Amino acid sequence: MTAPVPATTEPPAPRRSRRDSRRPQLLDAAARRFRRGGYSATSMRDIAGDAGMLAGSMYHHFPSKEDLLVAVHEEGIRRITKAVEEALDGVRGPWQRLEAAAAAHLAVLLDGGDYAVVVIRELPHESAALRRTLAPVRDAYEDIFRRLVDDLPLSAATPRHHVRLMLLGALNWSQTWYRPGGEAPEAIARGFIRLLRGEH
Amino acid sequence: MTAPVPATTEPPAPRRSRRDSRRPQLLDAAARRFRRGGYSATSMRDIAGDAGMLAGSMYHHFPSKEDLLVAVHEEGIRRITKAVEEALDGVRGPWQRLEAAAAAHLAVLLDGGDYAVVVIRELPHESAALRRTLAPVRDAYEDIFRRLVDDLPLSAATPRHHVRLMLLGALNWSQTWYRPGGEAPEAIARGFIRLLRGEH
DNA sequence: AAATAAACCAAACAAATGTTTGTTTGATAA
DNA sequence: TTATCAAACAAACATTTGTTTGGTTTATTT
Repeated sequence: MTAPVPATTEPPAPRRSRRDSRRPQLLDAAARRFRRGGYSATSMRDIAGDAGMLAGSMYHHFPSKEDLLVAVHEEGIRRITKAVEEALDGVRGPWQRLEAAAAAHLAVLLDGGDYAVVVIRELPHESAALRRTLAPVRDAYEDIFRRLVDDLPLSAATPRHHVRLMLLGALNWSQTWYRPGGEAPEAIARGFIRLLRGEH
Repeated sequence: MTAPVPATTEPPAPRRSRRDSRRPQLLDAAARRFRRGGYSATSMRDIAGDAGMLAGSMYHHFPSKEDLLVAVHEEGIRRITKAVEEALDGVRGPWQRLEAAAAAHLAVLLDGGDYAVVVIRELPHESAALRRTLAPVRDAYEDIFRRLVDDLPLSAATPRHHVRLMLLGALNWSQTWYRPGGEAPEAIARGFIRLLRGEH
């Protein structure tokens, strides 16, 4: 059980070449199932089957079903954060920046695959431990929008948190009514921002 | 299996006086559990236990778990519809009416018990049959807001569906961040409407 | 008081659940 | 070649799931 005596020369770069090569596949399958059926209604056999293996084999890649959800969450947050930050790059003007962020957020949420949807919809009321793990990551993401709203030229009487909550709520809720082929995410985001700016 | 021969005199008002007296209790328990844990993660034994009976005994009141969810949905829609219609009663002015409806919607959703939350959050992606049953009722409710938005004095260039989707999205999403003791539902609704009106 | 029927219990049912175990496979490294 | 090790299988594990069955209590009606 004790650690082996370290060699004088480095154990030179473990070099486990194709290690865990099917992990992305499993994660994809999990994200798809979690999105379509929800976490509780999805079984390990469902996911394993989609990835072409048996349920037990998954435990070589993930120690539990909860860990799968956590991994999907983290990947989802990673993707949506990256998309928003890239969309903000080089954009100037506070309203333009907010609109760019909103459009990117929507694009990932509506046309960007299953991960982001799971992040948004599957707030884990299941386990308190899970919530403690995931809440900070979500909060960090929402801080991006907090800053963007802070930079808006609003009258001092306008409560900024209303602006943020209203916009993010409208954006996040869109996955319940959006159907592919309808209005494009960018158009929806532009429309929402226009309403917020009071242009009507 | 054939229906009994109808008597010449009415089978005079079945008069089952206190029949199904514990149905409300069961429904309450189900709504609470569905809200807190979600439909799939809630077991029949959970609900039965909360109502002080065994799981099997529930089948004298509801033929299946799905029927329980349907019943909770219907009761939730009934309550929220009633609250909004009562709030609209006597209110004049298109913006005032929209704000009154939004405030009532929020009040039921945030402080009005478990039924409405289940209606809003637990869109049944589980069963297609379930969805067909519940979707029309939800649509009928949203029509109230559709009409209210149609009555607003907006420039012809303003897409009305953006207004409706943005407001309802913001309202419905509020249950994810609202904590009792914070800003009152009426204040939140007023703030959102003010933003929509462009007063800032 | 007798009869009827609703409400409930106690126990079981088959199926599905997340997870564990022991073993086999196939590629890589010594 | 031989040893190693990740990856997967096959099978079982103990629980939990929604639901059914048959009998017993309880309340209402005749």
